Amino acid sequence: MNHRSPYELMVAVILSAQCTDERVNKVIPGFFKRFKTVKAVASASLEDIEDEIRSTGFFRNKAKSLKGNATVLLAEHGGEVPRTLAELVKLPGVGRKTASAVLGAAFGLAEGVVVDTHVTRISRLLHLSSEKTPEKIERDLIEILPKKDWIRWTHMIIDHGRAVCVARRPKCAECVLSDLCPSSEVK
DNA sequence: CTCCCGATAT
DNA sequence: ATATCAGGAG
Repeated sequence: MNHRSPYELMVAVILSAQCTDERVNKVIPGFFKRFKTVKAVASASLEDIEDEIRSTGFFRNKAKSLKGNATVLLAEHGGEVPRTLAELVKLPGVGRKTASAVLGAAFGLAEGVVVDTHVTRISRLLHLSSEKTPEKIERDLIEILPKKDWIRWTHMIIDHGRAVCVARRPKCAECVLSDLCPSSEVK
């Protein structure tokens, strides 16, 4: 997920909910061409924001989130993206997963492990966790992984989940982890 | 727990 | 037709 600033990254991650980041990357350039600043997003109409992000799905919710997010950013953070999980989670449209992702990708900080759909699926396939909820899986991963590897590990697993260990039809024959994966279809 | 929701692979 | 995609809010 390419980004020129922490704010652009946060917008991209908010838009990426239940949507491929490939599609988000198609929407981001138009969005920031139309809305050049945080203030521009805060003062834009919901309809104008919706027009730019429609193809990412959940566009009404996301438009409200982005407008509210920009408004709070201006009112309480001087228009800058905050650098703690607690502050990020208070922003509209930002939950724990998005907050943790922004913290890691934008600032190189890790207060937790990002557990998204890919991390959930692959952690279970590798038997790193048998839990189902993101919160419980995160607890298991925090026990297993050295903190210094949290950000890099998550990036690698998510890339792996996008390209190789995909949900619909995992490409076990191409997987570098097939030897140590209990769920591998290849011996 | 349900709702939000378009695009794509199977 | 159905499953899935860097989830969050009510």
